[in-house]
Order: sequence, then C-alpha cells, then structure tokens
Amino acid sequence: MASALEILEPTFRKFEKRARLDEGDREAFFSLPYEVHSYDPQRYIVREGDRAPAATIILNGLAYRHKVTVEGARQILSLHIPGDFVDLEGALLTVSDNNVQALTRCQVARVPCAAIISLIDNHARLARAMWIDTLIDASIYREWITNVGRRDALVAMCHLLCEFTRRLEVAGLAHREGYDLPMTQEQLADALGITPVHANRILRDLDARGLIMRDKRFVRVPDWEALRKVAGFNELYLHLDQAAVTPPVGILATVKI
Amino acid sequence: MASALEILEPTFRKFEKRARLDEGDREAFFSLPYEVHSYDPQRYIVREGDRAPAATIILNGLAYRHKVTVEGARQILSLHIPGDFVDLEGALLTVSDNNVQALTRCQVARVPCAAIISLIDNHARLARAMWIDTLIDASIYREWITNVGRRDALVAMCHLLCEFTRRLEVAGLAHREGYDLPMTQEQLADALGITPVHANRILRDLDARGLIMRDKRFVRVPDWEALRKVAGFNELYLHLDQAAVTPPVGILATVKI
DNA sequence: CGTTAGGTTGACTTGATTCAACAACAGTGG
DNA sequence: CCACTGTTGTTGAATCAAGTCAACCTAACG
Repeated sequence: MASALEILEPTFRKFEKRARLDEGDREAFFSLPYEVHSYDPQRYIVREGDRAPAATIILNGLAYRHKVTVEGARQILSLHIPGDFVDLEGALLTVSDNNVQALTRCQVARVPCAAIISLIDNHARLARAMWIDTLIDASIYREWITNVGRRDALVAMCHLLCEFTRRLEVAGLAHREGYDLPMTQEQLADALGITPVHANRILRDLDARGLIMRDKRFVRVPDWEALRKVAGFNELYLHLDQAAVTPPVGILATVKI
Repeated sequence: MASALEILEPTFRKFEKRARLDEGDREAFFSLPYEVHSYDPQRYIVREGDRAPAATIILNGLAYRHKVTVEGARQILSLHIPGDFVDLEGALLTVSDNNVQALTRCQVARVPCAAIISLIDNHARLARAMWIDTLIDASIYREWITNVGRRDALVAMCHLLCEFTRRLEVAGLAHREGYDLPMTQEQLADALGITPVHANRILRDLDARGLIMRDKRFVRVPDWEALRKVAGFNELYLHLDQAAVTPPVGILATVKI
C-alpha cells in the first residue's frame, strides 16, 4: 500500500488552500492513523443513524450523499470527489442524518474520530481549514436548495453539469470540454428532484439543442459559455478562490471596534 | 445597553451544549468586542458579494437567508432565531454567496472577523462548538434540499412548520401548540419553492383538514402528532441532542487502529 | 443466450403555475 | 374621521411542466 504521504496528499493540498499551514500541521496530518477500504458501486459508506467510529476521506472514485423520505423517494444531496472528507460531521455530531453511497468503485481512508478530534484540538489552523471545507459544503447545499426549488428541470440540469464540470476541473479530474459523468439518469433525477423519465427527456433536449453531446455516459460540452448562460451559473458559491487569505494567528487579537 | 454577559449569554449556552467549555473559553467569549445594531423588517444584514468585516449574532427577532436566481426567483434557504450566528462563514470565507435579511425587526451583535479568528485560533473547544453549529446548519440545509426536491407542497409545508415549531420550542420561544409565524405567505412560498398562490391554497387546505388553525399569522397546531405524521418529520437532523459527548482534549491522541 | 439494468418513447393525468380580479386590513395624510 | 394607498391574502379559470404508467429497446454480463 502507498504511504500516508501519497494517500493523504491531495486532501492536505486542498486544506493548504484554505489556511496557512506550517510544518507541524503537515506532520500531524500525515501522522493520522487510517485504514484503506474499498467499496463497490452502490455500497454504503455511511448510513443514516450510524454512530460513525471513523471519518472517511475519498481517495479515488466518486460517492454521493442522499436521504430517503418516509414515502420512499430518494433525494441526492451532494457528490463527492477524491480528496473530500465525506463525513467529518461523523466525528463531531453524534449520529449521521444521511447516507453516503459509492457512485463508482472507490477507495477511501478511514480515520478514527478520536484521532480527528485530537488533531483539531491541537492544530487550530488545520481545524480552521477543515472547518472552511465544511462551510463550502454548506454553501453548495444552499445552491442545491435553490437549484431544486427555483430552477426548472432543464436549467437545473445545466447548473448541475456546470458545477460538476468545474469541480472536477479544479481537482484535475476532467476537462471543461468533456468527461465521463458516471451517473445513471435515475441518479441525475434524484439529484434534481425529478423523475428519471423527465431527466431522460431533458438530456435529449439538451442534446438536441447542441448544449451537450452524449456518448453513453460521456458528456461533452461543445460550448461551455452557452451552457453556463442557460444555467445562470455563477461559481462564486464554490469558493474556488479560497486561498490562504485569513490572517495569521494572533496578530489581530487586540482589534476593537 | 446591556452587558456582554446578558447579550451573548444565549449563544454561549448553545455552544456549551456542543462541547465541554471551560472558564477560559467563557471569559474569551464574553470578552469579544461587538456593536449592537438594529434592523427593520426586510433590511439586509448580509448581501451576496459582501466581504463582511464582521460576523453577526442575532439577539432578538428573526432573520432569513436567501438567494435570487438570474431569472429573479427568490429561494429562502434558512430561518434564523435569536442566538444564531448568521454569518460565521463571513469570517472564514472571503465573500458571501447569499443574502440575509431581517424577517421581523431584529437586534444583532456584530463581532469583527479578526476577533472571531483570534478566538477560534486560541480556543480549540470553542472553535469546535462553533464548527458543530455550522455542521448542524449544513444538516438542516440537507433536509431542505429533500423538502423542496422530494416532498409535495402540502407535506413540505407541514415539514417546515414542524421544524420551525421544534426549533422555536427548544430555544424557549414558542409552544408546540401555537405560535406567531411572522412570515407572509409569499415568504413561505419562497422557502418551499412554490408560488404564493399555491402556498395560500395549501394553508387553507391544512386548515380545512384540521391540521393547523390560523388567526392572522398565528398558527396553532391542535394535534402535533398528526402534523408530524403528515410531514414525515423526524427531528434527527436537527441534532437537538448534541450535548457535550465529545471526549476531552488530548486523552485519545495516541489511539491507533 | 437469457437476464437485467438502464435508457427511450408515447399517451394520459396531475400538481402547480399563471393571470386576473377582488377582499381585508394597516398606515398615512387631509 | 374618512378617503387613499399599498401590502397581503383569497379565489376561479385556463394552462403548463412534470409525473405516471406502460411498453419496448439496447447493451452488458454471467
């Protein structure tokens, strides 16, 4: 198995963008105990009601988060890509309120909650970086509420495609022009709060309009700007800019207003 | 003006439920510099694109968070009650990606971001308590995605009422049986992703079924259990139980798996 | 080579929107 | 005190976006 350095590197690089981390932070992070697990597609990584003993980092592959209403309808809540902590909340909240399932086959690192808690109690800036990560997740949830609540199915689908494209692009996992979207139409429908039949019609419509080109599950975006415009996509909410702009520890502690 | 102790007390009490805080945490929290501001209904507290210089705690009154799509449709994303930090993310993210508006007349305390950052860098457990708060917010967003995406308007309305009732109840601001819901039907519609006309019909329908009784904006719930059942409301996602169950600092630092 | 999961399509239904008018009420100023 | 104005709530009729049901097609796979 690869070393902690290789395994956890992408996640740490992401955190470095969120706060100024030093050698001590780096060392502590790479000393985290973990186990690598592998999940087949559709296998559950987290289950609602779980009292998770460990937090999970995706190493490769994709996962999705969802809830099921009492009537049995499923709503997909977020998509997770390599480097994402999929259940930091598992370490800090007592029980999980949702499910996380493997979308494609994926490998994850499981870090015991106690180690996470120790880490964040002793490394304030690292904690801040992780916290910022969860704030960005929250920001994406807010956009999804808007997507599902206030955009019609066609626009919402374009918005989802734009978001996914940009996130994959930033993570170095896809090109803006085309990538493999490993979701079934049923899963897309569950992310948009529509039926699979309707998702199908929307995709064909987008194809017919030349906004996307499909070949099986490979999606090509011939004209990114056109798709962006239809979606009304403004990537502010992804906070991709979030570099180490927060001031260093302590120096502003005495500021008064 | 009242002292910091009185002003910030409810917020601190909430944080105490989230993590074990000590005298140092308490002292640091109550030493936060702040200014009290008052907002008339509909006044903006945070604006999308803002680079907020201060974070905001609601002291009394209610506020709501929303986004507006390029087509001009508004989606309400969350409701905030006294004690809530409405834009902690303002301190940690560079720009705000949404708006916060006063729902009723409300007073807030504005704490400079630099003071917040200093606080969280030097008080790990307090930071953890605040982080948990943002995780609970995220959990509520997830439920809202589900509410808007997968529940029909009537069920979604019941769910919203259940959530609001429980949150107000826990904060000691309302009785389960009835309270003043200071939202217009248009605002309720914007929270559910429906039109005001439809919100009206749903409310009348609920009234006709005896699930709620209305007198102006006062809502009475004659049979909580009945409403809960129609809504399929499971309050797990509110994490109301979240007491100080996380282990104390350090002692688990050496755990390995 | 049959089985199964995912995708496609048409016909019909329905939950929600749109538009438009009007009622109730609060606030304002003459 | 009442007329005027604006906001919120109410209602009906027409329309539309999305859902439902059901059939069938296609490709992957053991």
